[in-house]
Amino acid sequence: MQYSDNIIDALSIDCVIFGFKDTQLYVLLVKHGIGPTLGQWALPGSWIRYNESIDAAANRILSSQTSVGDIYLEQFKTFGDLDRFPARRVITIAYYALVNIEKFELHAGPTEADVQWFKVWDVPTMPFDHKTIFESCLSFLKHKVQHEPIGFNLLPPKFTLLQLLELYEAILNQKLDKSNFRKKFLKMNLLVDTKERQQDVSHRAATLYRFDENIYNKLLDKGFVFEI
Amino acid sequence: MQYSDNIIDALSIDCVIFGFKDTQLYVLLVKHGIGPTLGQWALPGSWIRYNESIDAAANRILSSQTSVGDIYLEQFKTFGDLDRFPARRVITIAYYALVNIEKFELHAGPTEADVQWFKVWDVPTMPFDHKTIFESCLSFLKHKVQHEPIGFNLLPPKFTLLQLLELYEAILNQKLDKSNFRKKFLKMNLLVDTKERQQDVSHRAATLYRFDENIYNKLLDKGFVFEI
DNA sequence: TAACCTTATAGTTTATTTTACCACAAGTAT
DNA sequence: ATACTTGTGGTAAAATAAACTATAAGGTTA
Repeated sequence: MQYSDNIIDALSIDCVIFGFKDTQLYVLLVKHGIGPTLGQWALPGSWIRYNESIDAAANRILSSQTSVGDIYLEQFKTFGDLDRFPARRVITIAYYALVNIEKFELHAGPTEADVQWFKVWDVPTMPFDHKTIFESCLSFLKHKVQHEPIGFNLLPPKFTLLQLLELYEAILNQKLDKSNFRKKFLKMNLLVDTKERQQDVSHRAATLYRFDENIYNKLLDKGFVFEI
Repeated sequence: MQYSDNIIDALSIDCVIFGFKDTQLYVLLVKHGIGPTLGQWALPGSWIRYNESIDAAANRILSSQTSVGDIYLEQFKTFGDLDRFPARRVITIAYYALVNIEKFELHAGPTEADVQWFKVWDVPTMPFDHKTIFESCLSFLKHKVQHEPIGFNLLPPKFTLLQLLELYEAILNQKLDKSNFRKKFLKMNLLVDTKERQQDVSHRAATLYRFDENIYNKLLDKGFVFEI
């Protein structure tokens, strides 16, 4: 075993970390600083240790790229084709994270040369099956945001309805009607009016809203189903 | 390594195999014939071999319980809590299958004492985290059948609209309006009228329909989205 | 300061879909 | 022949979604 003795050498974790800024959806990639894939951009990943759950392992990887905790992170899919990893048989469990890009301070880990955000429609070639994992994850996200209120994790805690609209447009890759989008969201009673306004904008300031997990859970109990 | 040398000993596969018959949804369980869990009912599972992909491994497990091929099988989720397996650290990849219960000839594998269908609302206690996996899978299926036309895999190739209705009622665990259900499905143009009728029923015979994968794919290309 | 941007926000109107029923058809059983 | 069961087509009302219009609320600029 070439890396460490207390890892499961047939199993790794890879993370697709999404961020959003100015109408653009981004994914975080790391540039490998050692090994045969040196210099290549890839999904952040690592081995799973014997004494940590797979969720814990995914969280550890996320923490190693940033200083912010409490991030939306969920398992996505496991990839286990025979030839996906060249050196030996390795199966990888893919996770995806949704982060507020503003609060996300990047720092490369010890084996990484660089960390950078890439627009999701313009990612570089990646080693192994990372491109497959990423694309599969992006289409998964596209589906997911329409059925569960998770998009907020990509925005600041307080956001405007236009930001939310632009987020959905970025993920779904299509234009949406502003007025109808507002109505649909407000009608759900999922968003809380913070009574605050946008600052420093050169036009009429919009109301800031926030998403409240508790309200969502109460709605769920009443049989509410989130749909966009 | 206690079982074999050419397996990955930290990784297993478990299958949740669903079947449907007479308004009831079933799950297939095996009774362990050896080892510390002897006599207990559990999800069919096995180790992954070094020279097979995880999809191939799942198919192998499925084949070992039956003689029918070409079965709907999909990866569902990976479970990797620290204490999920008592003897040592084992992470399991859960798959789920949808089968036509009529064509499914059961036979217990070499290490199994028995194989049996259980009603999903009445499953026995199971070892490890199999109950968690099963319940998580059932709610996943509930969600999935509403967004993808996969339910047909649980029915015979030719089926009536009432059978389809009852299937959905069983999975969603709720009553549906017969007339509206018919209309919704027929309007999709997803079902092909076989021009055949039910045989040997003591009432007006219903039309038999079949699901055509090719038609579905063509509809998909045109932007069709399956929704129940 | 008034005209003019830009974005926010509140309708309105029309089309479409869903829901809750109803009525009759087509068979079998008595 | 009549009753009973399930199949099948339809309608009317209600709810939703889509397309579009109008006006408000700022800041910017001539």
